[in-house]
Amino acid sequence: MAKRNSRLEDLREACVAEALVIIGETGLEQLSLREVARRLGVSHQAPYKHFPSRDHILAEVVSRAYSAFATYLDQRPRHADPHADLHEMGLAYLSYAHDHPLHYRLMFETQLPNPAEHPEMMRNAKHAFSLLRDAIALLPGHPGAHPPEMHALFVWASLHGLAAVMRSSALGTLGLSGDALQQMVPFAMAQIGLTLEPPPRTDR
Amino acid sequence: MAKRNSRLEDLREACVAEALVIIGETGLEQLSLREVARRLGVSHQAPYKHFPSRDHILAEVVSRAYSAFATYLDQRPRHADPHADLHEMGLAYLSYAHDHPLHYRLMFETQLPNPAEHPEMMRNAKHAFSLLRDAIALLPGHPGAHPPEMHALFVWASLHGLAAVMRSSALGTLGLSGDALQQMVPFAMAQIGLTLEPPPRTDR
DNA sequence: GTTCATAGTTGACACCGTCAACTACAGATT
DNA sequence: AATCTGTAGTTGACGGTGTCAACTATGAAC
Repeated sequence: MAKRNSRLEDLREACVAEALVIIGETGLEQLSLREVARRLGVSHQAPYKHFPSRDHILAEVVSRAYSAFATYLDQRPRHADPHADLHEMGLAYLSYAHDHPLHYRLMFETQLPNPAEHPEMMRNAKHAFSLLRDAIALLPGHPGAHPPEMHALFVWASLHGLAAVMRSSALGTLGLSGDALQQMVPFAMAQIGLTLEPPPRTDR
Repeated sequence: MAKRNSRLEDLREACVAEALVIIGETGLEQLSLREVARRLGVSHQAPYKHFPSRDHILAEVVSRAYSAFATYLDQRPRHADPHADLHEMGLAYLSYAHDHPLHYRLMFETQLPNPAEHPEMMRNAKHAFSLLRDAIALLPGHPGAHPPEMHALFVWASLHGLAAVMRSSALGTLGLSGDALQQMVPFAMAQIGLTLEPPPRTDR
């Protein structure tokens, strides 16, 4: 196979790594294959020997972002109680979006013309989602009413929407106070929790 | 002022309209000022007499998308009951995202380097959000617990996340059934409704 | 030793956004 | 009326981009 190269251990790996650095430094919009090649001291066509097109290099970066996200979710503190565990996962989701805005943008704000053409990336995205679905599937109560996928999709969508709104300039744009921002995460978690369990005893 | 032009009533308007057409035909990524100019039979620099940069033309398009969205929300069927009214608004939000994916992408998936530099666009975005906030402010019950902005932001985020997830290829990607898709909207509306009211009496 | 696939290079092409200098023309000033 | 002036539009250039095509070097297989 001889994947090894003399100067660069593996140009393919180096390209992916450098692309991530560029995105982190100057933003997703500024990423260009020529800049990647330039930084690696290699000709502007060299990356094309490893990726058929620009989109494929981007898809590789996004794919790894999903993978890292799934790993993060998987390594969160575990709780025996399914509800507490799910709550922990929700917090992990939001804190990841907050602490790794670069990865978050890569996953959810990257416009790829044709995601279906990048199956590896989709596999990783699916895996991240499955962590949430499986956690929800462990919840007791109303088991037959709706499939856990549906609950999971709603929670996913709510978390995603919340993270997106908070990440954007929406808060400033919409004229919300700073207090609202700080209170938003626990508030939203409580609201989402409401939708997962009929409050056990209060009987309302 | 003499804003009138002989051949084109107003090149500025024509540019905005043509930009929207291009985005609709070939996607947001394919929009270029040179293509706009080309289609209008005008030199590639003509648009720059009306917009300082490409971002400003895009911001104008996005601004009008927000405006159209707010108009749509404002013209939805009204209900006397605040809860029913809010439910109607949620449906209007989702149906708009479904029926006008172009506008939706413009509003929530367009990456503008510096939104703060486009105050008119932000005003329109703020107005659209205020419709939701005001509808929520009319809700009876737990008035002092949290400000209506917080409820509104959560609902907004959930709707937005749901629309984004459904709009994307996520459903196919995540291996969800078609049934789940059809049931998702009423299900999500019910879940969101849960967070806004202790279930009233089921009678309605 | 020859063959051959592959990684990398060089060069070109058509796009893009934008800067600068130019032309054409409508109004206002004198 | 003649001149000035500001503005819309044009032309041309520059550096940037993705990508196609043709070339070179190298190392393994026969």
